[in-house]
Amino acid sequence: MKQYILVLLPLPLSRIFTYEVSSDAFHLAQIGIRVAVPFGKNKIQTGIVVGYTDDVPTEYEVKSIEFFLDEEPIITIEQLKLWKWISQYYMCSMGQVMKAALPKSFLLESETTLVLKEDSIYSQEDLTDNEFLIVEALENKAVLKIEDIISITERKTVMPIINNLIAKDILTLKEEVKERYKPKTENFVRLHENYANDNDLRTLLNTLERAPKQKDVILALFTLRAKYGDFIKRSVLIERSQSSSNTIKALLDKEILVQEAFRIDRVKSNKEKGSELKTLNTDQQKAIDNIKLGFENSKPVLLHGVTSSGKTEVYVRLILEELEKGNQVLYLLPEIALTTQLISRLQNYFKHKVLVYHSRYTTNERLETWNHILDSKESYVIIGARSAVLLPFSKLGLIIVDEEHESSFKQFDPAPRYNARDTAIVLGQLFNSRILLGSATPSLESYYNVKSSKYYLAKLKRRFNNVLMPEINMVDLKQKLRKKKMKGHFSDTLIAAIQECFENQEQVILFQNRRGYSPFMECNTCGHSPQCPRCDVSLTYHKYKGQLRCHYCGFHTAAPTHCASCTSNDLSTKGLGTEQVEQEFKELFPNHSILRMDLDTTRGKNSYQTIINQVENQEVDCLVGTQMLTKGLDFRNVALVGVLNADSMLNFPDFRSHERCFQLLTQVAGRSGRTNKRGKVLIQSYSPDHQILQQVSVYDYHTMYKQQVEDRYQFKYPPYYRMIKISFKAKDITRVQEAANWFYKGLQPLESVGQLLGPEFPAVARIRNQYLMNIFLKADKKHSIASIKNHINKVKSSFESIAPYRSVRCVIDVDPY
DNA sequence: AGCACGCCGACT
DNA sequence: GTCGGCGTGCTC
Repeated sequence: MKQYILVLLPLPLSRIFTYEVSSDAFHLAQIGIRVAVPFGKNKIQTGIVVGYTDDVPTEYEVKSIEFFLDEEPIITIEQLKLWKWISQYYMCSMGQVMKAALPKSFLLESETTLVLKEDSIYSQEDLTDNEFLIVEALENKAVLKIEDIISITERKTVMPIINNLIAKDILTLKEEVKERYKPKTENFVRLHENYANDNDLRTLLNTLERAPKQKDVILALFTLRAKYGDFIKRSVLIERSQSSSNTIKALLDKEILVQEAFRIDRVKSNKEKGSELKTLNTDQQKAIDNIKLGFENSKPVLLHGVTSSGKTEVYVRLILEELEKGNQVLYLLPEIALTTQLISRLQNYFKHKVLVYHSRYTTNERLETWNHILDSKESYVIIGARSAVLLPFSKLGLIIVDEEHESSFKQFDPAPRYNARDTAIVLGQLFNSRILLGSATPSLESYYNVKSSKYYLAKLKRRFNNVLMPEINMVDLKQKLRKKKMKGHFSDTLIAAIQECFENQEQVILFQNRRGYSPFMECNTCGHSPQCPRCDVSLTYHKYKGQLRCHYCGFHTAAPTHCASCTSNDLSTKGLGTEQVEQEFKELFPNHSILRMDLDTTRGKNSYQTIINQVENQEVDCLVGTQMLTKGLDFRNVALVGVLNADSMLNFPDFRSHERCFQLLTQVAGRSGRTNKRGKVLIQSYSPDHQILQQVSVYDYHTMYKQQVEDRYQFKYPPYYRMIKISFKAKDITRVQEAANWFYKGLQPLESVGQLLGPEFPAVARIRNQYLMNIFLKADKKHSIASIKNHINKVKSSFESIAPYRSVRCVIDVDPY
């Protein structure tokens, strides 16, 4: 008898696959178990058991599973429910969600290898040159991978040759499943049983008289043994005895020591002692009471707390309460805010109950974290970035989404294009958990949800210790230019303010939301400006590296000395980037140090942390950077924040640009004056009277909200309308246009649900030699989103069956950023 | 997606 | 002829 199971595979296919299992093994096939299954020609894939079926499929031959990978489910039922929601809402396959959710170490794949057939007979004459090379290589090395064959034969298509050899009965293919997860182990040593009693020991020490190094090791072992027990970490022993691993090896060879490898936990912190909680001020206490009121009404709560108001302390209290109840807590943060300071601060409060999950962790570490959460005997607070919403929670009591407005919660490129904040709400509903969103500058969407009573609002209006909000002033660049008060990109006002700071031994932050030296290079004779050969953008000049770089595809060349078009050497730079700010600063303040923090200076693994440490220890006087500065930084001694040019943020062609500008400026302003003294902020702009800048300067979130939301309503944008972006990408420009137009026609019935825009080229119409086109659908919320998506899916599947459009990639992005 | 197969044009 | 490019179909 055979039984049939339904298996989900980590692929962008909407189907679920049926496999057979023998009846006696069927009880092992619990939902949520991983199985290794044959898939396609001869590959083995990892799938998850998601259900059973009694219908014996007849249209195709069902394959049997290879083997089970788990004894207990590693995926929970709730996860499968959430995956389903994500795949429906964000219009992707469940397999894509699975792929995003599982640490890669969970996904075994097979690799095709070649082996010589036993007793194969062949003569050299029967073989072509390439075939001979392969056979020869196999005689030296028993197993070869396909990529080995590619390098041996120096050919790209290699399968025909291999197939010939198989036909000649000389070799066979094997599928090797490679285990991805390796537990971390550490070597421990102990004394051999032969030296259990004192007598033997004495003789041993005597015999080692002529090997003083070895004797040292044994003596060190005795002292360590008193403290740690029989097994001593090899590395500790080496260090204590001042010996080398050779000495240990000699002792192992002589069977005086015995070595054993033990599994080590990569991720569990072993902090035992916690630190004292800070006493909450009355504002914070009130906020907590308010938050709980919202929780009692089972509504998500939005905590609107100004920068430096002590939101984290509020979170800490709520987290502790949940942990004491034995519940799990998920604390979501934007990737960049997950600094070591924050994590160790939380570890101090919650001791070993903290688990961390983000992209800088290796896949093996993530797998271990996954297993800790799965094994729900202990309760943890999980601090993580976006993908942490996909972990296997079981008794989730509280979800906190900090910096809720951050666009990085939305995944961009591979599907699932999900928003972790919105997914967290759904996750919370699955578990009936409490949900808290926090921000100093809430997204319009969330605030709108407060206004429409979907969310509950709690506020923190004052900074901790009652420090006043920084004083924000505008500097009119037009006027300063006219009056010749500019030195480079610094106005006299900004220079004087920086000077004053330095006189008071205080630090300065300068904000310019563009990296490189300047975003253009221009020929003064003919006006030519170097463009990226693969993208429709001008190249950014990076003076430090002497390069022109494309910020879209990474293309770079040496910076030219002559114009490529007219050979004139009269070249100039246009626009401002962080490198230039850094250089001008050095010229203006030769006696003061400056550090730059942008994508270019934070590439290395620890470089970000190093910069933060240097600023914190006041080793530098000034920090210049891009929007990286706006997140999770808490410097005590910064008294001034200077924004060199606010205009570029205002004029960005996007319906969220004003909201984003408000958020960025408010957040960066919040870096100023965080302890006792009131901080200062200077914003330089050509349009200082712009409503957004005015609203930033007086911290008027409400007016900003009201005006923006009005615009959104008028132009049919979120939060009033749902947006779905359908984009097309192809090498051939007319092909993209045709494809997008075809799709547009198919969508036209949807014009009645709101507005259908496009197809249109985006601001950057070509990236990496691929042309892009977009269609935007804005749907009134009163229409059923499910039937709208249904229609789009239908159009998409007929689109995909049209041969000429097969070279056009079509991507659907729900709630795009 | 990832892969094999098959057709076709560009070389030795 | 042989090699690699690219379009097509399929995955239980």
